[in-house]
Amino acid sequence: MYSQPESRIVIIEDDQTIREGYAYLINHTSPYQVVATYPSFDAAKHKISKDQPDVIILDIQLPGTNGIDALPMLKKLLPQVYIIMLTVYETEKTILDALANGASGYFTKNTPTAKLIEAIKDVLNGGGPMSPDVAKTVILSLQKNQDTPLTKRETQILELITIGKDRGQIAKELFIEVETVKTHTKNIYTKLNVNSKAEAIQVAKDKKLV
Amino acid sequence: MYSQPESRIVIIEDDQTIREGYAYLINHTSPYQVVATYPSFDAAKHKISKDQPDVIILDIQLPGTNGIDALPMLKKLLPQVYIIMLTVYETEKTILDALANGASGYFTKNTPTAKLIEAIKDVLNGGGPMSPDVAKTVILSLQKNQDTPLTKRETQILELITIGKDRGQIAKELFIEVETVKTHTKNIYTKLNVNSKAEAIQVAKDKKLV
DNA sequence: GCAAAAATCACCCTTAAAGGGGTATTTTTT
DNA sequence: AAAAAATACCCCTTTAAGGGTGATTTTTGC
Repeated sequence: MYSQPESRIVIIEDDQTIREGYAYLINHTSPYQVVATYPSFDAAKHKISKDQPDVIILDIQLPGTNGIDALPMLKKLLPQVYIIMLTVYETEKTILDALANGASGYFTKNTPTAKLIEAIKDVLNGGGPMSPDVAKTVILSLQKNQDTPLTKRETQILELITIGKDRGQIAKELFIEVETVKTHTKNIYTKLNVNSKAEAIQVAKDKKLV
Repeated sequence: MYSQPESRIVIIEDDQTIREGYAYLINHTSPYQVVATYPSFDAAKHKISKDQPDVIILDIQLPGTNGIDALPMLKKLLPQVYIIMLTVYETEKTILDALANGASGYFTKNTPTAKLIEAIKDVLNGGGPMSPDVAKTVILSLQKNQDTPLTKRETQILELITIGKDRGQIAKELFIEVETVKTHTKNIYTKLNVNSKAEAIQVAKDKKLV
C-alpha cells in the first residue's frame, strides 16, 4: 500500500500554536490534508472516528487523558491508524511505553515540519520512522552491559533463567547435566550477590546483563 | 563532541564492489576519510587498532567470524568506536542482536551513500541512526500484543512475575494481600494455559503480553 | 607449553515458595 | 441490574530451588 495524496491527518495537541502551525504547514507543503485538530484526547474521542484519519499526530502531555493512555484507546477505535507521538520530554521509559503501546513513530516538538511530513510518508508506506534522538534512546535501552563479571556460559544460563526456564529445561537446551546448571547458577548468584532466581532476574534486567 | 572533518572510517565488507564503492564515495563526497578497508574481520583484527577508526562500517555476513560475533571483539579492541552494521538480511533477531551487542546503527546494503554519510555524521555527533526499515522491525518487536485475554490487574501481575518478583514482593508493591496475588496468578495460569511461573514467563515473552 | 580460568559433573541436605482446590465479598464497569 | 474484575481466606501437597563441598576436564591467554 502506497501513501495516497488524499491521506487524512488528525492532530491532537494542546498547544494551539503548535497545533495550528503543523496543520497549516502540512496542508500547504505536503500532499496530505489535516482533516481535524483537537486540543485533547477527551475532545477528540467522540468525533475522531468520523474523521477517518490515516495518521494521528498525538501529543504525550495532554490535559485529561495523556497521550500514552490515549494510545491503546485510539488503536481500539481505529485499528488501522498510524500514530506518531509528539513530546518535549524524552525519557527512555515514556518512549518505550509509547512504542510498546503501538505508536508508529516518535518525534519531539521541535522536529521540523519537513521531517514530520517525511515521517508521515514513511508510516503510510509501512516503514516506521524514528528520530535519531529517539532511536538512540531505544538503542541505549537495548544496549547490553559490556563489562559483565559473568562468563559466557554463565551469561547464557542467566539469559535462560530470565526467560523463565528451569534447571531441567536449561540442561536440555545446553546439552549438559542439571548439576552443571546448578553449579553455574551458584556461581552466578555469588557474582551477582544474590541468592535466588527472582533476585537474579531482577539484577539481570537492572544491569542489562542479558 | 562534534564530528571532525578528519574523522576516520574503516570498512569491513567482503564484497569488493560494495567495499570499494562505499570507500570511494565516502572519500569523495564527505568530509570523512576511509583509512582502511578489509574483506573480513579476521583480516582486520590485527591491524585495525593502528587504523584508529572513529567509525567502523561492518558487514554481518562475513567469511570466518561473522559481524555479530565480531561486534563485541571490536568493542573490546576499540571501546570508543561507533559501529554501523551493514547487511542484506533483516530479521528481527539479527537486528536486535546487533543493537544489543553495541552496534550504533544498522543499514541495508542498498542504502544510498548519502544516507550512510548522514548516519556517520549522526553517530559522530552522538545520535544513533536507524534506517526506517530497521526501526520498524525494532518497533514491531517491542509492540505489545493488543488482544490479551488478561485483565488489567492480571497483566500487571504477570509483568511483575516476568521481572522476577515473588508473591510477597508483588503483594507489597500493589498494596494487596499475598492471597490475592495467588488468586490472580491462578487465573492467569488458567487463561494462559500454563501451570507454573516459569511457563507463564515464557508464554508472556512469547506472546508479548507484557 | 603451562598456568589460570571456565566448564563440566556428583552427592548430600533443607525448606521456602509455589501450585491446586474451593469459597466468598466488594468494587467497578457496562 | 447483571457481569466482570478485584479482593481475600483456608487447607493441603510437593517440587524445584538453594547451600555446601569436592573433583575432573576443556579452553584460553600469555
